[in-house]
Amino acid sequence: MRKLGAVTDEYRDASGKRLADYPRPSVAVDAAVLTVPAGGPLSVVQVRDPAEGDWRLPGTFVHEGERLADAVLRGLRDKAGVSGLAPQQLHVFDDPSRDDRGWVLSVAHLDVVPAAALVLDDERARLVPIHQARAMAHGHDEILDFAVERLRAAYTEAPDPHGLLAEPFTMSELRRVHEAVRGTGLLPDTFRRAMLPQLVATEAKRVEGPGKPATRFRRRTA
Amino acid sequence: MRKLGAVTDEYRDASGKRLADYPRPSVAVDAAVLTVPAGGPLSVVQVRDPAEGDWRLPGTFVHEGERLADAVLRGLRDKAGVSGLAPQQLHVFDDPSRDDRGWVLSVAHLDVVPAAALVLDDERARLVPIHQARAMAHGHDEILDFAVERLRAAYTEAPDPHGLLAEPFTMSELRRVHEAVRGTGLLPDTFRRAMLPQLVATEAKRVEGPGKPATRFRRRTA
DNA sequence: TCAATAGTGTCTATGAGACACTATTAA
DNA sequence: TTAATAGTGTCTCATAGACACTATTGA
Repeated sequence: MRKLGAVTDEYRDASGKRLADYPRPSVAVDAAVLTVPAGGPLSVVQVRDPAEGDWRLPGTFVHEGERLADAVLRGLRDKAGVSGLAPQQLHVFDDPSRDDRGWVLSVAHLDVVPAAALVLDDERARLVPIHQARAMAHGHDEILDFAVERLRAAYTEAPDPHGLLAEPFTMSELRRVHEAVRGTGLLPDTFRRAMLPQLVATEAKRVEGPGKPATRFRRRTA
Repeated sequence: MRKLGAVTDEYRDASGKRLADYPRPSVAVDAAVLTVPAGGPLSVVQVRDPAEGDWRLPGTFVHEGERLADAVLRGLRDKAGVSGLAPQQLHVFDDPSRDDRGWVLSVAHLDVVPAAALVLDDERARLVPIHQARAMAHGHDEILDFAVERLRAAYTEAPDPHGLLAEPFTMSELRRVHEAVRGTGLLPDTFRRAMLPQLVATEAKRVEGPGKPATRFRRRTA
């Protein structure tokens, strides 16, 4: 049984060269880990670069035979103390002069993590609102732009598709998360009507301070 | 001046290893080149694999310091005699056991080429309707699915965003291209009303056989 | 009672879909 | 005139947006 991910010696191409004879790029993964803290704005995880001292997105080089998503999760764990969830690919940045360490392809990822599940190592990592996370090195601003755009697209149709909120939740809680992701306000009645068909009401009500008790909902699993 | 794309010897990471000391994957690019022949269905370029003899999507390995899109264009030229245009990235396929030649990342691309500009080497390449291009090896069916989905999304809003049709064109010609991309029919009046604001009429009319002369349009450059 | 939050009724403007109609040409 | 294609008028239905209203609680 061949070791997965190993480069075999048997294969030769039309010109008789082995796969291993060709130059190969280093492949990095960089991740924008996004979350919405309770009542807060859309925020991203940054790590401090040990050499430069500035803040940027966490990333790492892919190990032999490793899946890209696994490399992302390993990088988050090692560099930020964060347990990531389900990284999704955004784009490959392939400018040969992008990284002054050499020929590096960087595969940008988005990972969305509920604030409740987001524990990070304060020594090396921090959580900042996306608007305060600009001017990062290595084109990381662009990765963040990709990630925010992708996330906003996902949150225009479905109720909390990435599970930022623990179920069951009230309509107001849901709306506030969507407002944080979008960065703008939403009309309560229009939002409610758009989301209701995709939710199921539970028996539980939230009773907290004054005001009519709010129905708690779960996402409809269709 | 450092050679672009070269791996420098100076950089060392936290454990003192050089970038070049880490194992690196081979990186391939595979492309779904889509077009709509005059009056025909949405079609894709396939090449015959020299070793296996079966038909698949054209692809190649990335050369040192080369942009991914340039690698795609080179691969199309060398393997199919096709002059590609503007490859756009779709997805990175990273299953370590995906390619039995070793550890290979494959970056899937979409390139849309007008049928009029598509010349291919009949010895090695062919153009087939997308529904007859299935059961390809190396997961190329999945790449084709990604490409078709991306193309269809682009053609739901804008008139011929990839320029499959030479300007100026009549509304019927435009609609037939959109129908070919979508794979289903479109109501002429609804389609016309959706596209008109994004087009500018020219003075030229098409007079060809019976029927009212058709206005020729150009895409509005806004 | 009041303040606060949840939830509904309903009007309006917009636009997709559908169908019937008019317009202009070649043969 | 007829066949063929281009293009328009207009009705209907669904829906987003907006605003006002009712509902249910704690203090």
